[in-house]
Amino acid sequence: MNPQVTEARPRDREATRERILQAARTLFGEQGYEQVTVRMIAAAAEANIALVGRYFGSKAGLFAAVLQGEPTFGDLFTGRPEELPRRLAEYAAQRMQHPPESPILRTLERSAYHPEVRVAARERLITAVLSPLEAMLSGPDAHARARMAVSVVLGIGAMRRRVGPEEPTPADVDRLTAVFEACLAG
Amino acid sequence: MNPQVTEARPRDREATRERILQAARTLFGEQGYEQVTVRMIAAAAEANIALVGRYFGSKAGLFAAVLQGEPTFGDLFTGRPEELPRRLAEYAAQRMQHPPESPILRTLERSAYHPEVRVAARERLITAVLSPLEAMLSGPDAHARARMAVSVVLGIGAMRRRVGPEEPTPADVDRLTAVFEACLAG
DNA sequence: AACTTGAGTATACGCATGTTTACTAGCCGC
DNA sequence: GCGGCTAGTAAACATGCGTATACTCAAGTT
Repeated sequence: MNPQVTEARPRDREATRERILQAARTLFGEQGYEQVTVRMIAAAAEANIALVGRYFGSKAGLFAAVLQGEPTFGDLFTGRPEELPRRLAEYAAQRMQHPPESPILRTLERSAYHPEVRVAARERLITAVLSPLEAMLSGPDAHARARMAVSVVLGIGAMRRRVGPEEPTPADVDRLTAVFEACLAG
Repeated sequence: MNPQVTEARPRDREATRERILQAARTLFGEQGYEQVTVRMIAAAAEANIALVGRYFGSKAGLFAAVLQGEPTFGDLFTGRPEELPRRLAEYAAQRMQHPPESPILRTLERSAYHPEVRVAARERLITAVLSPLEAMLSGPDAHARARMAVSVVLGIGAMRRRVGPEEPTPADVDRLTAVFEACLAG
């Protein structure tokens, strides 16, 4: 009814850029790269489509910018190594029921088949997850052990997405703890 | 040079249908649902594009037909239950390096986000993998234990696809055996 | 107040997709 | 031998995508 509901937004390049970035972060995290269109992002950011191209060059460039802005999981890989399996188990148990809060992990959980996205996601998974974990491990085969533990985390998320969420029980957490101990055992 | 290299193929509805189905099986398995176009399938089957629609209704219908024709993994879930962790470990170890031979598993490994495909893939994963495994397990929490073991298998494949293949070592197989024992422990 | 800059806009381009339509021609029963 | 069923074909359709273009107009400076 009101012909001018939306008041005019002040012109602010940086703020608009940030709105686009934030909208992309949310949508990519919720739906994955391929499923999200530039038009969807622009609509969510209440910005014009062309601005996506203007500020980020391309959809892939926008995705890369989203990845770059994401925090790492430092807290997961700090603390005493003996507690690591339990922490990973609690984290993975959450993944049985809910997607990660972090959009980047949500996106990495999914398969992104566009070549540019693949390499960016791969790079991110290695530097932000695999390498920190590997650095925590002592003993032989640190690389293989880290890889296996992260595989389990990925697998839990894959199962949730494919079959459906499941509320983790205390027994699940115990089992997962044993699983990660088996993964990480030197 | 030769203007008529390809000799005329006899007109055979069933054979053509089967060629399309086989081409779809291979391509879907290799590249996943979204990445494969009906034109690619038709070209691989040396059939006309329109026949895909004619014989299977739609791309999703073709995919469903592929799923239906796939064999189950009966051999993986038979035999003595005590040997199950080792068998699963050997299977998962193969998955570290190579995609599954079975196109259906290759497809299920990937995320298929088209709604029709999702439900078909989910159904298949439950009836052909989760339920048979669950039926093999005695003791409490059979459902959760089966789910966790399959999650690990999925995760191994997800890691290979994301980061790259890795040749499994004997130590990896041992570790995986311990992991599946932890998953399946009643 | 006039000018310049650039943020924001509307629109269309080129392309690839799944799907459908009208048509052609080979095979089988009579 | 021929007529009708139908497998197979060629071409287009409608749509949605990422991207690019030409333009408008608000704001800061002189």
